[in-house]
Amino acid sequence: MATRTASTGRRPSPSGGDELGLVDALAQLSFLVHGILADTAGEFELSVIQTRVLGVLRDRTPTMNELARHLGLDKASISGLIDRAERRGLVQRTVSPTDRRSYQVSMTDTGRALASRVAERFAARIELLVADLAAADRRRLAQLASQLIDRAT
Amino acid sequence: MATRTASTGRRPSPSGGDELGLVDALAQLSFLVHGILADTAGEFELSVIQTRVLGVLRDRTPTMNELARHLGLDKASISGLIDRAERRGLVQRTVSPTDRRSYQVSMTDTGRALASRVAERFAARIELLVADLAAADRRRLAQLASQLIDRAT
DNA sequence: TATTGTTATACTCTATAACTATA
DNA sequence: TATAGTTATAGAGTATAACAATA
Repeated sequence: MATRTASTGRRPSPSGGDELGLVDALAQLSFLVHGILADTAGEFELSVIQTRVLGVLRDRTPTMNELARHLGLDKASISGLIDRAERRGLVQRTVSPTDRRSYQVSMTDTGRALASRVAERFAARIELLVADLAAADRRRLAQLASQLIDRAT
Repeated sequence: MATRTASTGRRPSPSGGDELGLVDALAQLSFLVHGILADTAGEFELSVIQTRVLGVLRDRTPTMNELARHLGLDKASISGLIDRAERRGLVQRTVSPTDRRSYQVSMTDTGRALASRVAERFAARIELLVADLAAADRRRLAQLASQLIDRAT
C-alpha cells in the first residue's frame, strides 16, 4: 500500500517525517490497519467479514437477525456468510428452543481455535507496527482512539 | 494481551470511558473510519475501491500495471475496475504513445468532480468525529498516525 | 521470448425480491 | 398478518489461468 492520502490520493511531501492533516492521517491509518487485518485473515483463508463474524460469536450466540444488525448487513447476506462458515466447520446453527423459526448461531471449537490464532497473529503484527512508539505515546494513541470510538458509539 | 479483541469485533462494555488496549483501539478505529468512508462513497454510488482508484488518478496517469501495483491488486482485477469506471464516464484509457500494448488511465472531468465531492464529504464527517478533541489532541493524533504510516512505508 | 492487458472462469460478498415456515 | 430465515437472482470485486498483441 503506497503512501497516498486516502481522501485525496495526493502524495505526501518526500522524505519521512511527513505530517499529514488529521483527516488524511486517519484515512491512511485506517487503510493500513485494515490491510494488515485482511492480510492476516488471508493467512488463515479467511476474509475480513468472516473474521468479524467469528469475533462477534466469541462471546455471543445471536440469531441470524441479530447478527445482521451487528454487522450492518442484510439477513440474506448473513445466510450465505453463515453457510460458508458452517461448511468449514467454524460455526453452527441451532434451532431456538423458544421460536422454531429462529436459529442460534454459535462457534464450534474449531472456529474458536481459529479465531484465537487470527487474533494473536493480528496483535503481533500491530505490535510490530507500533514497536517504535514510546510507552507514553502508545498509551496516548490508545486513549485518543478509544475516545473517538466512544464518541461514535 | 489478548483481552478485548476488537480485531475480532468484541465490543467493550457499554458506557463511555472505556480504555482499550492499543491493538483493539487501532482495530476498532480502523473499522470506524473505513465504515465512514464506505458510507460516504456509497452516497455517491461508489465502492471504497472505486473511490481509491479515483484518488490515485487524482495526480497520476498510470498504466494498468502501475495501477495494479499501487492498489495491490492483480492486473486482471484492474481491468474490471477500470471497465466499470469507464462505463460510468469517470476515467478513460488512452493508448500509450511509446508502447502500443499499454494504456494510460486518466480521470475525466466528471470523475475529478465526483472525487472532489466525495473527499469533501468524507473530510466533513471525519471532522465531525474529531470535533470533541482539543486542538493539541488533534495535532498529537495526526502526528502519531503519521508516524505509524511512515513506519509502514 | 517476455511483457501488457483482456477474457474466461470461479468464488466471495452484497442487496432486493420472492418464498417457506412459523408465530 | 407479521416475523425469521432461505432462496433466486444480479452485480461488484477478486484471483488464477489462458490468451492476444506488441515488444
